[in-house]
Amino acid sequence: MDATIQDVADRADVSVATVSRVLNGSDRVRESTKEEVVKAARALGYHPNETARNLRAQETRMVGVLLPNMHGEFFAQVTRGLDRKARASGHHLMVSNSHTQEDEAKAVIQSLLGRVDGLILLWPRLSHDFLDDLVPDSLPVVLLNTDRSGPRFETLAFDNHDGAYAAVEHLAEHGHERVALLTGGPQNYDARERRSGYRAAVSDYGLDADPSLELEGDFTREAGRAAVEQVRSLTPRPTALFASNDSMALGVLRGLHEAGLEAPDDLAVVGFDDIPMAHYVAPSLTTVHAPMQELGERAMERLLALVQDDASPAHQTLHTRLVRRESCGCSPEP
Amino acid sequence: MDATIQDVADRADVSVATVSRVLNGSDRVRESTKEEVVKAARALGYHPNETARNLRAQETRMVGVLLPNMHGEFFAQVTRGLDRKARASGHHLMVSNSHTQEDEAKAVIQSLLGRVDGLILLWPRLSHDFLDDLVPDSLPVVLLNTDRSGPRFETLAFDNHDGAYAAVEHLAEHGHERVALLTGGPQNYDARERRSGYRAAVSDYGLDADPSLELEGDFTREAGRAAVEQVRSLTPRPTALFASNDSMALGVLRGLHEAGLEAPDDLAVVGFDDIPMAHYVAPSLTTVHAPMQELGERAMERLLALVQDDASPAHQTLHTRLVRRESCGCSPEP
DNA sequence: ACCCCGCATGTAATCCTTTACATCGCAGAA
DNA sequence: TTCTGCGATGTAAAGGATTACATGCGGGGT
Repeated sequence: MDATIQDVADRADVSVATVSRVLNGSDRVRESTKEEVVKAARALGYHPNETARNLRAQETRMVGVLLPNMHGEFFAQVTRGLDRKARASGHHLMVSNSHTQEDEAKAVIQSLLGRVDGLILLWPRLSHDFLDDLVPDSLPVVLLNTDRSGPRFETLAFDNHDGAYAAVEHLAEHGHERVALLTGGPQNYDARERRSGYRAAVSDYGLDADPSLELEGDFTREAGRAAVEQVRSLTPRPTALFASNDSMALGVLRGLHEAGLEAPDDLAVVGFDDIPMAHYVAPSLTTVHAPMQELGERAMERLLALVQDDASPAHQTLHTRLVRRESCGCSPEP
Repeated sequence: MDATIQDVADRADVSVATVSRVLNGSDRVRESTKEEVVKAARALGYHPNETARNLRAQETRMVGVLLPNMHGEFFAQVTRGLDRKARASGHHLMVSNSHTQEDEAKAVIQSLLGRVDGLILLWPRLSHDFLDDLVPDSLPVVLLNTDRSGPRFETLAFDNHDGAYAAVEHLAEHGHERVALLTGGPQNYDARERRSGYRAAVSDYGLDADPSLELEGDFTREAGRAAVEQVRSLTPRPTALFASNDSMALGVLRGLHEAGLEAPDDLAVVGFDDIPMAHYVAPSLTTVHAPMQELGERAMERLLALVQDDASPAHQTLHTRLVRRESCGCSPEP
């Protein structure tokens, strides 16, 4: 249906090779021929068939991206970073995000396998073995926010431990002694790291190390909201809470509101991620800033390096920093 | 590098045709041969080269998706809907979202052109002429939230007018007579439609039709926050505000908080979209629910219909409905 | 004993582009 | 005049999979 390079060649009365030359590298081709070809191509509305091109070139200039089901704003930020870098170097993103089950994800990866030049996976409870026999050696992979181990895959993660430490440290400096933790589930890598930061700070600052202060969450707003009830039932009641991500922290703020309470007076709250919304709630959320867009950008940079140069896989950490706003009891930064 | 079908054929001591038959339709092939082939494929870690397959099949099973730069949660919801439907029928999403300029978008579409079976564009200030000479006739296109006109492209939009009307109607029923509007800019399709719904309700309910009540916004949170100042300077001061989207409405709530005011007592607020966050702010946001995920699902359904059957382009509207929460003065629905 | 049919499998064309190599023609040198 | 060299262009081979058509073989019917 669509015009092929042959059609253009016929119309311009030249060979396909000449057309290709004109449209691509423009080797030495006579100026008049060149014009003739361009005119023909335009007249036919010719666009090269990228599939054929890819087949020939043995690369697709496409990158597969797998993100988990949740994380609305987080997801958007990371994708933005990925897209920017990808576009800057003429690559495309094949995104899939609505999977929860491992076998679903497996199917998606399978179907991506012959199509992409590389893979970026954000998948906090990923097991390496799982990937090992799924992905061929020749395909570069960057893993986000997951265990760093194994020399085969590049990894990139936030500095979860230090970020969480700083959050709890800050609450300690506000004078809180009973600081609750709302976790993100035992299987999630980010959640485990953040918990370890929490525990370190609790220990270093001599805070109350009561295990019942560690409440189990799952990174959803609803978990945050529900946690308020649990917090209120603890005795003595904690005066502060560190939520392992902002979604849950926002849920906590909501839960407090429903109970007729308010942060920071009834409960100081600190989150993690610094999603854009953290600015805009009332009270604004003190949180650990995780550079999400940068995560996306760096991931893409590294992947493309692996694809092109065959640089070898490395393991990087992105620094986080505490942003003081209202929910911890500070007056917000300018 | 990777094994090809020929390698598998050699190893299994059969022809490529047989390998292909085994791996796909599994025509009638002798059981023993079948096993032999499967064994060989597994041993070599063979995955068919999708590019070659696509070339042969004359379809890529990929859909291009262009979304604007903004709209964090909105974007995530729509993408989710798209992804679900796409996956269900074995298609993939090529997403691009970080463009603001028209020529940037043009470049992206160009580069998508030979790669995808269809295109979905969410691009509220899109001109049809622009697309007409960019996209070949043979490529199915679905346009989201934009002008419905022209027989060439399918369109799909929310029922903006009625939604906005219902929002203002509801504020009128609360007894408000001076209701401000925070627009989304003059060029944006959604924004214009919502404004027309606002105006219709203002007129039907005999509300104050003062043009200075229409404040210009741009769908960002920051615009919402900034609008609070303007609202306060109006005399007489409006008692309610309809924001053309939730992001701005949340910005307004934040702005009120900073001014030591609160919804709904100082200003009743209603938004549009019902992003997940609308539930979770305090006070929770009364808003017009726009089925974002359904938008994505329907768009993909329609596009695939166009790709496969060549059904002809239609124009659909998705219904919206008002969700009563706290920011308008209601007690929230269960 | 011969033919025909159908099953299992192989051969080769096709999808469209890029590009190494071949060819052609012309100008300048001997 | 004939040869050489080079610039412009053409020819054809990849690239990997699918599939229409061809082939070969064995069994059943007459």
